[in-house]
Amino acid sequence: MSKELAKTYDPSSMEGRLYEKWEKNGYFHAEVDRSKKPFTIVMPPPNITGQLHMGHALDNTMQDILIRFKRMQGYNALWQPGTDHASIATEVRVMSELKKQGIDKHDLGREKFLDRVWEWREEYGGRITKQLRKMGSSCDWERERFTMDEGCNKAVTEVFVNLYNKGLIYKGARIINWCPVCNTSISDAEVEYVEQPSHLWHIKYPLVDENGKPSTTEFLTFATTRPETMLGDTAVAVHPDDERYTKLHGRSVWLPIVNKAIPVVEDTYVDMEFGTGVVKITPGHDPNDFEVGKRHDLPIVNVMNDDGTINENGGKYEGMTDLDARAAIVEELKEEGLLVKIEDYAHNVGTHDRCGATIQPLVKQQWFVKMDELIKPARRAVENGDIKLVPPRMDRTYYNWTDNIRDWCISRQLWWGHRIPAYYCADCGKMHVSKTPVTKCPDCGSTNISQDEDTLDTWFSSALWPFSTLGWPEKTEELDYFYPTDVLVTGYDIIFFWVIRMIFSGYEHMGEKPFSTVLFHGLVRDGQGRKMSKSLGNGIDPLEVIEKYGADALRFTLVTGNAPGNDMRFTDERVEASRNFANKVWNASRFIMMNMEGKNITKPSDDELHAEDRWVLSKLNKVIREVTDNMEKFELGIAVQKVYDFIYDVLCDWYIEMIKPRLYNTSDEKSSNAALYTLKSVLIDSLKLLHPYMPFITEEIYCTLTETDEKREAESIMICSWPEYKSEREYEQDEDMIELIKEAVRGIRNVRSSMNVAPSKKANVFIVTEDDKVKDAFEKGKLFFESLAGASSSLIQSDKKGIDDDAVSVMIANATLYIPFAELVDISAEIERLKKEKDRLDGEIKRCRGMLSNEKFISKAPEVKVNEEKEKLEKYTQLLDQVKERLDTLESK
RNA sequence: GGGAUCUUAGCUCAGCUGGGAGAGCAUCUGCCUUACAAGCAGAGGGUCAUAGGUUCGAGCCCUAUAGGUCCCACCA
Repeated sequence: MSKELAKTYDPSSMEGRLYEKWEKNGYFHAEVDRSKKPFTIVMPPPNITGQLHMGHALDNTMQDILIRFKRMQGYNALWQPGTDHASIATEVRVMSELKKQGIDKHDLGREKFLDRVWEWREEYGGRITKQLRKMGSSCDWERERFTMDEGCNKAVTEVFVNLYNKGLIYKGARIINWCPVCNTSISDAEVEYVEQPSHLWHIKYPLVDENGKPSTTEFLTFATTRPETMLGDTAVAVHPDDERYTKLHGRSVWLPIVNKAIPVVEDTYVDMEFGTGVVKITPGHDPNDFEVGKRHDLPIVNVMNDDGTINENGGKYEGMTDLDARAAIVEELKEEGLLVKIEDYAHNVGTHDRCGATIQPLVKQQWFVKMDELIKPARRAVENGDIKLVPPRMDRTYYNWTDNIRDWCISRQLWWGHRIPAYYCADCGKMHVSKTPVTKCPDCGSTNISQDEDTLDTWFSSALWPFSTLGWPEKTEELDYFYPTDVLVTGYDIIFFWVIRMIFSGYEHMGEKPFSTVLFHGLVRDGQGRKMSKSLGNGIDPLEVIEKYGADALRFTLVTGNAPGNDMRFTDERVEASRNFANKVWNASRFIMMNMEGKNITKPSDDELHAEDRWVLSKLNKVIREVTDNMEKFELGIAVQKVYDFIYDVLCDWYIEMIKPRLYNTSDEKSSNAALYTLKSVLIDSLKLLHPYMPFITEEIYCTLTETDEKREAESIMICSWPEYKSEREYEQDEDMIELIKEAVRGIRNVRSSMNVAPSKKANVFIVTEDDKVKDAFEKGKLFFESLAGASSSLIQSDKKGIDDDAVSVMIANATLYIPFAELVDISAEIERLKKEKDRLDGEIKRCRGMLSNEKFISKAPEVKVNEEKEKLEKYTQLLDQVKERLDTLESK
């Protein structure tokens, strides 16, 4: 007796309930257990400011699929979740909340502002994790972490101090990317270059004559995209080999407006081919110029305030925004006759990836991580395969970054984040970097100590995520057991921010890689292939999709028909198709349960199984092997496609239809028992294969289906064991037999359809063959053959005796089937049909003969392939004979 | 400038180490057949971007070309 399933598949009625059950029963939780092999995934921590979007949905679906798969395979599967404090994003968010109340963060002061942020985090920080639950994510919430919890803070301090003591973290005045809107420095990775239409201003500076005055006749012309930075010019550069300017070596030019002399320097950085071969040098506001300045020991003049306006070094332009100053300066130069021309020019402007503001390069005291040594083991790890990137082409992108890496600017002028553990003594001026707060100067004993105001880049703490979440720097059992983790799933857009930084951090602090495989996925785009974005308003809300179609349908859609690392388009139609598949599974399950109603299904003996039972078991067996194999290779899309095909085509379209006559024939209980038993076990294995992809529906069906079983594997499918391939379940003969009958059924359906025979109209079918195996097949498959072919009867005979010449014929290997339709008249149509078939066979035979007469093919191709062709030739020749014979008969009439 | 990637059915995309081109959606035909019309049965539709090459054999490997997408660097 089985409980019934609801008549229609309704995901919303089960998903919440099942998730609660899983979580309550602790299925997601993993404890250290040395008797089992661990399998670990750390979740990329979503920002606490975040709302679930399709990127999260895809990311988490893939992780959940892997975790559920491995868990069922018997691994001790830990999916470590958590959230990221997201320094800038959160600070900006809370600031704008405060602004609505008319409060500025500086009025509150650091302490009180941070209190507000923590309050905000208490209220909204858990939103994203609630949303992840709706996806069915089976992560270990008991172990949920936060990048600013006590343990992570400790890890951050530990790392900072260790790196500092090793000389790998230093403080210095360097040119950095400054965001005038967020009022903080940012790292190179956070700068996004956007092409904007702009101008190239050609300007000339007078040379300085022998009296130290600007010449009225000699000028040096150059071009610039940012004329306003001339206020900070401290030199003009030419290429040392540029003969046009050799005579200028050692001379100076007069910087207009500022009115001072600046030197002409020679530097190979200058491209002789570009423009006039002259570059103005602004070490304070251009990274390249900064380098030139260092080489020539040029002074650095900072002309900009933190908010992007011109400062006191800009003289009368002080207080203007950079763009206003630009216009005014151009105007002034024009009046002085120093503006040569203005050209249109497309310029790549560096912008802050978070707020879109134009980045101002400027020189400031900041903290940096020295990268050149740290990056080496990280590069090597991918080179030698210690860490595998999937798909492998990501290697190139990875190397591109490791090979061009610059020191990482880690300090931020923000309040929300890990405060830099550096302390300054106001009395002796010494700096102390310490794991514990410094209240008294170790050098002079002064208590006049203040901590560095800056906080760390958000990615500094996420770089430690794979081990900080497992308890590092403590030597925990968890760390020992679960680290290194197995797979990291993330988008390729985050390689530089996160993946590389985790890798070098793992090697540096753990002495070991953080994970073995990085599985990359692409972007989820809209139906037109556009990036989903807030500004375009084309984002599709995963929660709405779940609401409408269910989480299973969403998950299925996200991983179907997609290869690792490729972008995908997301459309409603695709989710609908997924939902329809879920419905199919649902109804197939309903079918079984309806037929099990009131019956006690027992395990049949081997000889009670029919050919079709062995056929489906054999098919399933192969699918199990292939799907497992694909999943182990992270080919999730291919794997799920195979599960889909098996359930839809093999199980629903064929097997269930094949056994219907057995189920409806109440007189043969053994037969129906064997069919039902087979069906049930095949369904359960199918559900298991599908479970990582569609956890909810498979759980609901599994539980209902097995609820009244005396012995049931588990009370939840998610803790059942993964199906295993068994070599003794290969039934080649039965497969051949069933495939032959399927061919016959398809042939008959085809003929009936093309002849417009009403489905309700049954006909007798004669199977004419001299082959004992074929006879055997049709005898054994008689019941379902008749049912599927719409036959009222089927007679097997060795010759055409008693068969009407008007009968329609279908040729299969070693047999011809005849269907005498009483009112069939159109013999010419039948002749046409057979002629077409003859042509097709002629073509096939020609192809086979061509290959087989090619000596090189015979000698070089593998024997298997040659034999295959021989068999095909034999088969087609035989079919052709059958067709020819039939045509002769018809045409002679 | 460097690199990656894509170009396969009307649309969106699969196609795993080279061995007779697939799915979903859409279209056409016929079906409410006692699991499912969110369904069933059948059909049509592709010179796998182009041109060469390697190979017995190429959608798959190599070279070039065209077009699209993306990343990195950045030219003042």
